[in-house]
Amino acid sequence: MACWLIKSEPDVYPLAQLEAEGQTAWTGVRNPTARINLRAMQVGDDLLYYHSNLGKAIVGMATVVRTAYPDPTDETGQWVCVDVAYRATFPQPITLTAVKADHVLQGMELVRQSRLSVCPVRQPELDRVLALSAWQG
DNA sequence: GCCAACGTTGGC
DNA sequence: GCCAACGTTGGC
Repeated sequence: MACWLIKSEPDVYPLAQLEAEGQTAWTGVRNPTARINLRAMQVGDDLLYYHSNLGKAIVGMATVVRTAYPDPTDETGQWVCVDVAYRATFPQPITLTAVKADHVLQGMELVRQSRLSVCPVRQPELDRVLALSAWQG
């Protein structure tokens, strides 16, 4: 099973809102590389939920519940979205500072390509995030 | 507010 | 098809 990291600005769509709604269509991705990643997602894949800008931390987890389909917010027909469901909020969010300071996490795509809003996460990175998150899931 | 990274656009 | 100019994202 694969793992991905998805970004959201906390003042636009925070994890708490996904928790309240249960699941949502992950629309609005308009980057070719991110689209490749969306298309590669399988139902049940893990998603790390990252708050950009105001948050700058990995704050929880979600999961893929529907694979890529045409993004209803896109009129050109060239972009896709997936459906994601809430899974958890970490007791201990992992800040970007902590990510960069950690010898395992500093190699994450999140750091390497900071503008990419949907990026892959390697298994050791997921393991490390979960260890640091204090989440007993 | 600034700047680096990177994607897109348009002239040639 | 190249590349300069410009726009956007996101960290600082």
